[in-house]
Amino acid sequence: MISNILKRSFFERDTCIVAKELVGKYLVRKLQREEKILKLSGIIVETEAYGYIDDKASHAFIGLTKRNSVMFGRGGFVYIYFTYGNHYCFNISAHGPAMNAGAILIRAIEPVNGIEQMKKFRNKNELLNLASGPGKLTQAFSINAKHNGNDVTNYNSDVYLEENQSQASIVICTKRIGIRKDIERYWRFLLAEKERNSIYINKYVSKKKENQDYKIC
DNA sequence: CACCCGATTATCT
DNA sequence: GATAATCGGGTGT
Repeated sequence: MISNILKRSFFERDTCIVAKELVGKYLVRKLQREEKILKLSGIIVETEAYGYIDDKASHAFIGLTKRNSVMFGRGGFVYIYFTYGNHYCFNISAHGPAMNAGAILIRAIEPVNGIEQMKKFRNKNELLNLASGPGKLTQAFSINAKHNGNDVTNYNSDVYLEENQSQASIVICTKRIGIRKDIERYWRFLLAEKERNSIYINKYVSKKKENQDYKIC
């Protein structure tokens, strides 16, 4: 079988382009489970782009530190950080050659495979509440600090991304949420469907109210 | 569904 | 010592 894993070149482009194009792709998490490989997977339905010195909301804004170092490396590596004393957030480094740092926050996933295991990790049963938020999806997919620095373009990795063959959807953008600075950029990307003159936002995204003010991109 | 609030700790100044 | 790219539970509409 020919692998359709996303390559390094996909991630070494403008951070916003990568954030938009990650919407609709498959995230795959390989787990060792009682001498078998269990694959958890789902469709990325929400992302946010974080830049460098021009983006006050980005961890990279202050320059290179121990925590944010992955954002300054090559594209396609996992950047994990721990926040609010409770949650891990899952990002992938991405930036073009002209920009020295950048990453995409994966904010929500529509679960596809391994749903029963996700329910156990989350200790929740509602499908809509399994991975519809950045802290929720790391829990559902059992992604944590040990994955920081992993290469998502390597098929042997615990975490990687795959092309989606049936991508007959559109992507919309809104302002980023959950931040205090640089709140005006439309750098949050959501999966949607267009039907006649109406647009329907994917129901596994993380909020409701913040999704009203959107643009088609 | 909207709004409010408390929990809890790694990271950086 | 302050802050935070969040979540879940509570209350009210």
